[in-house]
Amino acid sequence: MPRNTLTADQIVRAAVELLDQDGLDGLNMRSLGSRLGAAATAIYWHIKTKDELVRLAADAVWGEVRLPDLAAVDWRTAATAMATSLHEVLGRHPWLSQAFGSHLMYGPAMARHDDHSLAVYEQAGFAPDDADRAAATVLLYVLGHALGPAADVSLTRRLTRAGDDAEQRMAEAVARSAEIAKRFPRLRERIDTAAATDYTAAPDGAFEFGLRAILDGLAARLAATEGGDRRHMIIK
Amino acid sequence: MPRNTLTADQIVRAAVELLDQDGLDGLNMRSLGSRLGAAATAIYWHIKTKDELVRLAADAVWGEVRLPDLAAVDWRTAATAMATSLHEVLGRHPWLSQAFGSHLMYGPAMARHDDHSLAVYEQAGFAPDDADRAAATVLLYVLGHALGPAADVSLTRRLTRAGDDAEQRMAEAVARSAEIAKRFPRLRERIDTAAATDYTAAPDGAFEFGLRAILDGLAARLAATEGGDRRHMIIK
DNA sequence: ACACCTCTTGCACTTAGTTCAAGCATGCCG
DNA sequence: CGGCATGCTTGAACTAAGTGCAAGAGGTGT
Repeated sequence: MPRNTLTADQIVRAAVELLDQDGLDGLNMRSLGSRLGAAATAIYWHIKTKDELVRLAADAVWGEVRLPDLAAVDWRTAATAMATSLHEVLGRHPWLSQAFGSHLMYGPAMARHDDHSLAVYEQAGFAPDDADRAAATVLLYVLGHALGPAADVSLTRRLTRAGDDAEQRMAEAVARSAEIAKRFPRLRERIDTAAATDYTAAPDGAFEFGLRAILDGLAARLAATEGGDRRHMIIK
Repeated sequence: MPRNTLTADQIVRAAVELLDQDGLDGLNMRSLGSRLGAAATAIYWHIKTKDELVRLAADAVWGEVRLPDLAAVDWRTAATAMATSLHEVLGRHPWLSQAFGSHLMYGPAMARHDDHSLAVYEQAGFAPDDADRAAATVLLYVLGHALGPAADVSLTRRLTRAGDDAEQRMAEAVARSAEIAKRFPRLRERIDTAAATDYTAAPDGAFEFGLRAILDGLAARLAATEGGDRRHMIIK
């Protein structure tokens, strides 16, 4: 093998960096190539298409999600840990939620995550069918929560590039935010909160609120099923 | 004004049809033009960019969501109705969840939806801050739920087009599904369920399960707040 | 040294968003 | 009624980006 050869791993890592910077639609083979010090088309020796690259990058990033030791903690702690970890990962890689909506990747890391998640809710006492649904509910909520920040990255990039004078474009981006803020104060505030949060540091209040509510609801359903058929009974 | 002139409305309607067929990345100005019996570039007289077109189309579709009469029903019924209606709309227009993750549209219809949604949770008795979070929780869950079907449309289109022989491509798409099914049975099943469901007809079990759980959780939080500080207390 | 395998490269083709200058239609003004 | 301004349409053309291809280059085993 020649000395300085690309590897699929290297390519995927570089792709993740580009995706983090510019969002899903900011990734392109030519700039990826130049970041690797290679021609764009060299990539195609290692990876069939851009779609596959995105799937590989997505799975690499799924692998960053921490999987709690199910023997050591109760199901609710485990569920919270998984959801929170995924939320953090999505904060670092907002494009992942976009990719889920256009590439549906099923790499090994995601499969492992899925298995683990299912195990959590089975351990909690859900019937297999309901465990699956419970897992999906939490997963899809967390993914949905990341859509806002993802859009922010994408939009900012589209507004920023193109014009030679990046400054003017940036000014436009700011203006856009301002105008939106005036017309839809609440909505804008919500998205700003999500976008501006440093996910690795302070927790996101809105995210936690929703997650707790969902887990409360699942717990209630569980209790109802175990205790007979008292659905929807919740302490006044 | 000349007789046979395009209107922005007409363009947006045609765009929605194309988006429904081919997903967010299936929309292109040339085919949109030919569907309108006009040159692709004629569109630019009425609409500044493709991004704006997507935002207009998205808002047009938000407008299809039914807003219940808040005076007539209790908050939970209203919340369920709104979420279910949005879910149906997303079933008809799966690209909307993708667009939310890359275009963040704030049209009047969405603003109206947002206001209405907030009113529901305020009426329920949430403090303004929590009402906002509750609304966001439900909204983002519903959006997340639509990501799977959206990806299905996008992927199928990318696999289908390109080759002149659409049949062979279609065969590949089927093969892809088969392989996925073998490797990740549960996940595949989940997505198939979501994708294959006729949203206008039978309700989607997984979706309802999650929605009920979330509303249960919100109700519990509400009860706890009203009744003092008995958080997380749920009937055994 | 030679052949061979493994990558890498530049060129070129294609799709798609968008710009521009020119054209055509309609209605208004003189 | 003729001409002109205005409003919309068009086709050509530029650019970005995904990707196929044939030629080349570096390293290895014979």
